[in-house]
Amino acid sequence: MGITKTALFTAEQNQMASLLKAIAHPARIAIIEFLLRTDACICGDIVNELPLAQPTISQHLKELKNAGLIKGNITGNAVCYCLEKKTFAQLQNYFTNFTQTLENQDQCC
Amino acid sequence: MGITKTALFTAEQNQMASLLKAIAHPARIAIIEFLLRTDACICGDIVNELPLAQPTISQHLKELKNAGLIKGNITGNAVCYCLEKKTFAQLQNYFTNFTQTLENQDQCC
DNA sequence: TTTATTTATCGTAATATTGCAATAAACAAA
DNA sequence: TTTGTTTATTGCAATATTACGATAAATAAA
Repeated sequence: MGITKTALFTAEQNQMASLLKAIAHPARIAIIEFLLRTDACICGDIVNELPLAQPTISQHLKELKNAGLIKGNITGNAVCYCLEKKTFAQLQNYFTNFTQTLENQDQCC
Repeated sequence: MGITKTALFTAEQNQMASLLKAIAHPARIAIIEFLLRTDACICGDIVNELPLAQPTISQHLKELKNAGLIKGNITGNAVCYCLEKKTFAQLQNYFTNFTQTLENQDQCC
């Protein structure tokens, strides 16, 4: 169908799924990694950095923003984007919990 | 287009994108969380646990396996699935690196 | 062998995503 | 105001994903 049955799962599961889905694209990962290594918040430089058209990048930025992974700051006619610390902390916690639980698990395979 | 231009990004970015995409679905998150808390490796019990049809779950398990997130072990006519530790360690490292770098970053917003 | 049980695959309809040209909107500079 | 610069939105074609009925494949049990 192409439609995910969100009603069948917990709010936490749906929330984590859409958070991860927002990152799960090479262009959006490239944007995030760029924002991480530029330290200062770069805006339209992302368009120059990535080999995609400006509307495409604008769309990806919107998705990242909707997911709470980045935030934007309007300065004149430019927009300054940067990473949302809290959301990345949440992701780190999620996967840290996984590895810690897996540490002492009886696996069959 | 619906087609992601993988050729434009690094192998690492594409690999991380497909790994995250494999998790980024509530049903697959539910499967992973179930495998985490059952400790022992449950097989067809996943079908009973989740409110989805058996072919749908089989398809999700296949995606998780292809992504290297789980592995399966055939025992009689049943299959035993469990989580792949190394892949989750890789995910934890990825996000830990993010939060550590963000820790001392000059943000604009 | 026959019948049940368990899991995988195929086919397909419904829906979602991706990318971009065209264009709009918002502000800066002249 | 006019012109340039920067970012967002709209519309659409191409492709991908999701869910499941039907069915197959593989083994277990009777």
